[in-house]
This record gives sequence, C-alpha cells and structure tokens, in this order.
Amino acid sequence: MTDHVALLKDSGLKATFQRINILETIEKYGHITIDAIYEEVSRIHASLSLATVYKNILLMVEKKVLVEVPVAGQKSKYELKKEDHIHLVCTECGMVEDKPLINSVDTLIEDMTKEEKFALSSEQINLYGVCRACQEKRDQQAAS
Amino acid sequence: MTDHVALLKDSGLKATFQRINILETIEKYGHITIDAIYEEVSRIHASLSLATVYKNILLMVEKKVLVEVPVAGQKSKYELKKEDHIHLVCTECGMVEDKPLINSVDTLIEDMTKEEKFALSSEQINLYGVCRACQEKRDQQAAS
DNA sequence: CTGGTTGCAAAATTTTTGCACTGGT
DNA sequence: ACCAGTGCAAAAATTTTGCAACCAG
Repeated sequence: MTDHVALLKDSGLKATFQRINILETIEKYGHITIDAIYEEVSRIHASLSLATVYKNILLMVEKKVLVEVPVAGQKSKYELKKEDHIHLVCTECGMVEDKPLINSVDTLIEDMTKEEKFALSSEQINLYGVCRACQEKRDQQAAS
Repeated sequence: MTDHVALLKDSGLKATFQRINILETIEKYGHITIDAIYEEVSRIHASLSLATVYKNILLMVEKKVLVEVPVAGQKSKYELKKEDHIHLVCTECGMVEDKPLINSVDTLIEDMTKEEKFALSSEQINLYGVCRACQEKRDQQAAS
C-alpha cells in the first residue's frame, strides 16, 4: 500500500484511482493549480471529470491532506500538507518553490537577498487562526 | 486636493469619482474584496458598474497603488500599498488585520502565541521576486 | 478637445450542483 | 451490498471584453 493510499484512508477517504493520481500529481509538481491537475491526470485517465478534481481538492483541504497556497496575481495552487516552510514566488514565470524554515524567518529573508539567487521584491506573511472576537463567541456557545 | 487624488495623479491615472471612492472604501475597511467594494461604492454612486471596479483594481495593482492580499479559503482582498506588515487572518469570520512589523517576523509570531489574543493555527509566507532562471533570461535579452 | 474612462451587455472563464451510475471496502 | 465517489451536463458565480457615450485635464 502506497503512502497516498494510507494518507487517504487515515483521513477517512476512499482510496480511489482519481484521488491517488491527484495526490501523485501534486507531489510530482510540488505546487499546482486545479486545472493543471486535471490536465495531467487526464492523460492517464481520460474520462476524469474536472468536477471530480474540484470536489476532491476541496475535500482534501478540509481533511487537511492538502493546503491551499494562494498567490497574488495567480490562481491558487495546492500542495501536500507538510512542515512549515516559505514559498518563493517568481513574478515572471509564476513558479513557486519551497524553502525550508531551518533557522528563523528573518535569517532566511536576509540570506535570500545576499545570495542573490532570487531577486526579492516583496513579501506577504499571513498568520491564520481564530481572532479574539470569534474565540469569545465560541466560549459563550460552549457555556450555554 | 486630497491624498487619493494626488496618489492617482502621481501614478498617471485620472482622478475620477469612481477611483477616488474605491480608494476611500479600501482605506475605510483596510482589506476588502472586489464585490464588497462594489456594494459599498454603489451606495453613493448607484450607476457604478462592477466592470469598472474590476478594471480599476487591476489597473491600480499594476500601478502599485494597491496590493492584492490573497487569502486561503477566501476571495482575494485589496489594500492600499504601505510599508511591510503581517496579516492576521481569522479562519472563522474571515477578518484580516494588519500587524506592524516592528521587530522581527519571528518575535511577532512568538508574541502572538504568548499573548493569546489570537489563536494561531498556521502561517503562510510568500516571498515575491524574480527567480534565477528568469533573471538569466532577462540578461540574455539585454545582451542581444 | 481628446484620449482615457465609464457603463452596459455579452462573452468567456471558473466553480458549484444535482443526479444517475459506478466502484471501494 | 452499501454508500461514498464519479461523471456528466446544466446552473451559478466570477471575471473579461468590446464599444458607444462621457468627462477630467
């Protein structure tokens, strides 16, 4: 049993041919849009429906198997869930590359500009969580 | 002449009633989606066209007056261009809040979890720039 | 004046939905 | 065999486009 099959089963999802191939394609490319997944998987499974890809991506994001990577000026891409890392986004070709978060965020950003492998122009940092107001709303509901 | 009029003119754009009101709405809300801008500005200018909002947002992003803030699980929001900062995104209500980048990124993330005002669940860091391959492509074209 | 901008309507694109059929477990 | 999952086609939602009328500079 492959990793992907196990991953799906652990998340309470059936290991269908479509899902396994969607996961393999995402792993192969690292970050990929929904329509690109459709094109790629269609090659080996011509009857695949785009609606199936949509439904599965949504579901797998919900189940935390996948993570949506929203990118300014591009359609969202999807990646397998993994440890925290940084995305380098090329504003010319659209490429997204992972950069492991070995040291601190700040160190990485500095390194980036020094090494000059990547001509940095801007950064976007999003922290996701539950805001104070929504936490209080939760507590009230729990108490009632 | 208001700030917004100056901002538009400096960017080579005509200061139309529509554009000024779009900018005012964005400033008022901080971060807002295109359809929400349309709703808001329509109140004082009923004949506004949604297409005009789309065209202007696109144009103003291109002219670097606005910045697109892509958010996982939501439609992109737009903000006025300003100094670097972090976005706190509430996964319950969708709210986006700015957090100034006074110290380091790492310090801020730590503070966030300690203060517990915001229940952090995940982070997304995108660095935008030009990748090595695209830089070389540029250099070649410059040389020829 | 006049070229950039708007509003409208239509087109294109993207995403969602309902439902009969299929396939994993 | 059961029910989650698929594929299809249609609907809904979102974004883009072309063009005549308009208005800021």
